[in-house]
Amino acid sequence: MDRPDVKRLARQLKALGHPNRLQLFLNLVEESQLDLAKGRTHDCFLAKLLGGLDINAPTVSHHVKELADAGLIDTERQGKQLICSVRPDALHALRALFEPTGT
Amino acid sequence: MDRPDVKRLARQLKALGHPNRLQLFLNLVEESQLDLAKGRTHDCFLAKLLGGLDINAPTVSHHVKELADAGLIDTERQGKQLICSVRPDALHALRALFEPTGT
DNA sequence: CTTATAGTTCGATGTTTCAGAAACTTTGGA
DNA sequence: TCCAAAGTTTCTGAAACATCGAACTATAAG
Repeated sequence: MDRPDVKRLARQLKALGHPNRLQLFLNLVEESQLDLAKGRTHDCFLAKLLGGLDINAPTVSHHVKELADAGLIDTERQGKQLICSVRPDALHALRALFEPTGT
Repeated sequence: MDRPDVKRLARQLKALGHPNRLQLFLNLVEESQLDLAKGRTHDCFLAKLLGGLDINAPTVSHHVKELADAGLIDTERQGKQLICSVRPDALHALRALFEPTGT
């Protein structure tokens, strides 16, 4: 039943399967929720997401691209900054994967 | 807020971040649910889990150990066979991770 | 005791990934 | 025009992975 998406899902899980990327993603999710709660759009530029992560620019850039390529986040350039946002569909897919009603 | 578990969770996500392992795990989850629905205990020996996966013994063995090391499944030898079962706590943790109430 | 089954362990090999240094690209001012 | 800010690209080396063949272990059945 799952056959076709397994590859896509595995890709997304792999993207999250690295401490720094997972933290980056969780920071973003949290920001999104804060902003959604306030009724604003949920965007966030890179530097804000680092939250204590001890990695430097090139590595961050690499990780962000990884998340984007896996379809977990969207990015959009705005002036000098890169604005990131979580893809709701990806979040849904991940939730569904672990739900009891998974199949 | 998530700091401490991030590493453990990343490890689990990484373990699932490989198509074959993910499929293996999903097969197991499915079996578990079938068995739970029938009110029986949910165990399953390896060969039954392969379901179309085209990998041979040593690789399977490796993947299973990976899942076990990540704390996603339990294994137990029963005669000639290796019995696998999903760890409910791991499943919960993964669900919680993607829930809106994640933090 | 012999054989078959079900996995495991041990290399070997090729691939992928992570991280940082250095140099580059945009963009927004001074 | 010149500079700083925020990322990006390219390269490189170390570490981690995935897969397989061959040899091994343990158990069950004859």
